[in-house]
Formats: sequence, C-alpha cells, structure tokens
Amino acid sequence: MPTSLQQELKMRRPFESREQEAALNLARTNDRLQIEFTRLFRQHGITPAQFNILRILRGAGEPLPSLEVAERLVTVVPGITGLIDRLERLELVCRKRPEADRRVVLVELTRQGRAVLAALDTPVLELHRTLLGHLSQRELRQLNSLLDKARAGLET
Amino acid sequence: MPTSLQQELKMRRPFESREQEAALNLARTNDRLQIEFTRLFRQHGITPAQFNILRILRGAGEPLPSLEVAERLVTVVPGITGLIDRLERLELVCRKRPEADRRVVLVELTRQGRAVLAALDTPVLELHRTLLGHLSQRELRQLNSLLDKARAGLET
DNA sequence: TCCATTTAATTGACATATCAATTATTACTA
DNA sequence: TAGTAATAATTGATATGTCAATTAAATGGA
Repeated sequence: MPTSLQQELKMRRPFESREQEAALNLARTNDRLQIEFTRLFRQHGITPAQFNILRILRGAGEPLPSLEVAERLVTVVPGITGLIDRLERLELVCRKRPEADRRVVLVELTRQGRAVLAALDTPVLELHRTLLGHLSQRELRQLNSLLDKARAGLET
Repeated sequence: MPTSLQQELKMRRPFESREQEAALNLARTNDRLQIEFTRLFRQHGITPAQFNILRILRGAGEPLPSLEVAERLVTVVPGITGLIDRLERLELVCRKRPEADRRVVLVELTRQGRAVLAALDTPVLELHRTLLGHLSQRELRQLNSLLDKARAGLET
C-alpha cells in the first residue's frame, strides 16, 4: 500500500528505502509547519529568522555576541550580519562594542523587541496546539524521542 | 530532566509544550539533514531545489508544466521561474511551448540532466543510510507514521 | 462576436542561506 | 617585541523563498 507521503508527492514508485522516506517526510512536514509560522510572524512585521533571534536573546537573559547567536540558530556565520542589520533597522535589537574585546559585537534586545515577543507568546503557543494538537501527548513524546535519536547520528 | 534538544539550544527553561518541542525538533533535525545533502549536491554542481526538480521530472516520466513542478515542490509559484531559468542555463532541462495551449511552459529533462541524476542515485541512497541508518526499521516506520499523522492535521 | 474572467507564467522587491575572501582586533611565539 | 596566527565580524556573489502585481493566452457568457 502506498504511503501517505508517496501519494502526496505523486510518486509512481515506492520509496527506495525507509531512510529516504523519512528524510523527505521530515522536509515536507517541516515546510508545512514553517509556512504557517511565517504567516503569523508576518502579521507582526517580522520573519521566522528574526523571531528566532529575538527568542534566543530573551532566553539568554543577556546580550550575546553575534557568533553565539548564529551558532544557536544553526545559521551560517556570514548570514548573521544581515539578519542583525535588519533587526537593528527595525529597532528590535541594538549592537554594542564591549571595551574588553573590541572584535566582539554584542546584540541586545530593545524594549520594542521585548514587546514584539510578548505580543507573540500566546499566538505562537496557540499555533503550536492548532498544528500539532491532534497528536496525543504520548505520540508527541515518541516523535520527539525519535527526532532526538535521528539527530544523535549527526555528531555535533 | 532536560531533553536533548533543550540542551542543544542552551535553553534555560523547559519547553512550554510538547507541541512546541516537536516543532522546534522537526526544524532542527531537518536543518541538519539538509546541510549534508546540500554538500553532496554541490559536489555535482547543483542545489537541493534543483535536484528536487530533476527528480520530479524523472519520476513523472514526461515533461511537466512549470506550475505542476512547483506544486510538487511545495515551492511558491513565482519562485519556479528562476529555478527553471538556472536549470536551463546549466542545460539540465529545456522549456517547450506546446501548440495546443500556448500559456503553458513544459519543462523537460535533458540527457545531461538525466546523467547528473544517475550519478547522484547511489550517493544519495548511501547518504540516507549514513544519516538515518542508525534507526531501526521499526523506528523509521514509527517516525514516518507520526510525521504523516502530523501533516494530516494541516489539510493541504 | 466581444469583453470580462480565469489560467499559466513571469517580473520586481525583499529576506534569507550559502560560500569565499577581507578587515579589525587580539593572542601567541620565537 | 616584532610578526604571525587565531578570532569576530563583515562584505560580495549566487540561489532560494516569499509577496504583490503584471503579461499572455484561453474560456465563457451575453
């Protein structure tokens, strides 16, 4: 019997391996979820990458060096500069050069940055429930543990 | 006990819901996998999106209209034009205007396009095994079925 | 038959991901 | 301490994803 994904992709043949199916399935599912979050964030004038940076900064509780932000984002280093540029233009973060080591650029949340995050907290939680709430807690636990295990094979 | 993902993201607090954890987990895991495939494709001069288009065309077994390709890609329509432009410049596909309906642009694999795909078949299968082969067949089945179920909640 | 509607694809504008190469600063070492 | 190596960040180039708006062709109804 063809899998649900196979039908969705209009594939004429079955997958060549379950590993392949899982990789495509992951990509597809992630795309679908991201599209919904992208829409939500846009209503508040920001993009998913920008939201992630703001959330990281709030989570850290203190200004972070650019590269530290990039690392937590899984973003390639050069990209971080433009991201922070745009956030600064939106006045959601600001840059600071510490005297101690003038190579570093610290990124700090502004009051407005905090406000945007605060406005998004509830809608984001609700969207998570809307999108994945039809899975039971047990299924979510299983899914999380399988994903953790999948990533464990990719050292680093 | 903090989850594996929570540590990886250096989060100071636990996730606010398992739904949230699953969404971030999915994004993170997908990113990691995509990075590896991007590297493999680059060695053959193409990008992941380009590979997907070539694979879709081979799978279809006949030339497809641009929008049909876009739909199977989960790509927003306007993006497809540039993608096909670049593939055409690489001479991996060609465009054709059918006489029957001159609004349509059919995209067709070239011999070189087929060759690139053929060269990638084995490496791609091997990479799937390398990245996800540490999961048992039973775990992969579970993962696939959970992902199918997750997507089922997002009616197209 | 003529015009409004629909459909297929494209364009232009912006945000992002990616790489290689560069600048500025600090650290190390011979 | 002079000079090289390492670190933090940036720049520039290309590819992609996203939207709104446009062009070109086909369809349908009065």
